[in-house]
Amino acid sequence: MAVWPYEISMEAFTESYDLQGESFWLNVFNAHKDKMQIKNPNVAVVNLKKIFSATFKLANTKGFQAMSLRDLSRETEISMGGLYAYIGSKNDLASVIEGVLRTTIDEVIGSLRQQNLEPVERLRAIVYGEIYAMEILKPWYYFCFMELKGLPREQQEQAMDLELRFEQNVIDVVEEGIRSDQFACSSPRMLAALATAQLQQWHLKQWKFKQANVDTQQYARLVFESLLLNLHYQPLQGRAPSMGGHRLAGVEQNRFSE
Amino acid sequence: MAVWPYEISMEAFTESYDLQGESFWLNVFNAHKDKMQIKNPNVAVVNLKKIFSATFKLANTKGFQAMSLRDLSRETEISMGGLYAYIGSKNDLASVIEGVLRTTIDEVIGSLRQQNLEPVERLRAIVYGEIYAMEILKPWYYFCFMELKGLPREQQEQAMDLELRFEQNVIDVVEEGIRSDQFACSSPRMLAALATAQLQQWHLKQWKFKQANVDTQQYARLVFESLLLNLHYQPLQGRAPSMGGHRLAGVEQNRFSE
DNA sequence: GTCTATACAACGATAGAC
DNA sequence: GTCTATCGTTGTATAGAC
Repeated sequence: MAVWPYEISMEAFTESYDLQGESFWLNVFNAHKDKMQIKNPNVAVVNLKKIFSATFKLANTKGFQAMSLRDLSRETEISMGGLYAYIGSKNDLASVIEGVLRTTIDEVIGSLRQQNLEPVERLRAIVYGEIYAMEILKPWYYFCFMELKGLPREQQEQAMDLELRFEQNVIDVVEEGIRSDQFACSSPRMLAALATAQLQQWHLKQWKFKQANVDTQQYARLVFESLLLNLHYQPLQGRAPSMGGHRLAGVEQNRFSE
Repeated sequence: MAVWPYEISMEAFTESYDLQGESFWLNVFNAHKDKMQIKNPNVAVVNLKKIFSATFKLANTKGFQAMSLRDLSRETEISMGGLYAYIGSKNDLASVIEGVLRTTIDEVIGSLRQQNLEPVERLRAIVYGEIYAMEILKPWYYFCFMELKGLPREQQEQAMDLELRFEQNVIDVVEEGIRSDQFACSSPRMLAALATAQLQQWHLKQWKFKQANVDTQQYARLVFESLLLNLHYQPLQGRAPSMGGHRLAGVEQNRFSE
């Protein structure tokens, strides 16, 4: 398996971004401590983890509206009264989840923008980065996708805005590649939308990829190489070619276990 | 605008399949008349239309679980008691919607299988057919996608099964094209999954395509031509080339209004 | 076939003891 | 900081008049 910059491993990504460690949960705590009565971070984080993961378990199988706080109380082993020391209300809980995820993604996306890479490699970083973030925060992504329409209008708009900003990142890279004659594409905007559809599939259709035995990195590569095809990518002369640069090479490298 | 078989219009599709006329609603009536107390089809169909479209309006904005039957009663202008002459229960209503859509899609998919066309044209018929069906039944598709996890496990499995059967159609065409040297693809299965992701986007992200001013046929063409690129499609010698057969031609023909 | 009136279970949320 | 007990509301569903 090739390594960065020709292939990006999940490990390389995990080292760069903390999306699951203690500092991540301290962020969650700080993000909405004004809505909680608990002041001790050490106590709070333990129960926040319980509450969030139980919410994902219940809401992502039966739906957030169908999940009652009594369900949540049972699953977390925290009493009804106890729960209300950590959440302002049931709707608040959903809002907080969306807010935390959006802030987190926003940071990842923003940092990917600043990387000073060739178009092809920046595109790769965007695609792989988004898939790896999705893999780590899968229940968060799925929850926000499915429950977005139950949230306040303002949050719905912010979420759509974030999605468009992600796509703008893709568009910018594509247009840079067009200027340097590596890419050709008549509608970068629609290509970005089509790619987003494929990326989101990673959390939307987990059953399908599990059944097909496709892992995270394989999926990222699939989407990325399909993107290069749509961009009619031709590597510049006089450089080491990237993987997937040649159409036939892309075909050969892309075999799965079926 | 080119016509069949080089391009398929929405009108051509609508003439072949009745997915919205009176006979469609009679099918809906027959499909679950055992759950209704109303025996007169003429009376029933009028109110069924009201109930279903109100359900889509409410459930597709706030969610099915968040929609109360009092909401539904207000929106349809049918009393609570009256509603129960048409539905067995609230959950029943969701189940019926899923069942009707699944049966309908199943018929469309089945009939597309039997068309005796060249691989490229059968692939085109599948892609355009699915998008056009989606356009007509958009609220149904969206409802079923978003509310599936609230339905009985058996229905969830049938829905996943239908999706895999659709993809199998794509896989079969692709493999036929590979045998006749028109296509090249290392994993037809994953390609079909990636294409499905893009197709479903048509009902999942309506706001995005409205914003980008992309219409139904344009979107179908986008997905189709991206598919041909991924298949490294080369038309056989000695025939009239299909649209999208040449890479550069595909690029040129694919401009949008932005 | 459609309505009004009502049953009663379950919900989110809070008060107050510990 | 966590619990139990309970409030008021809203939900689905039905009975019975018309």
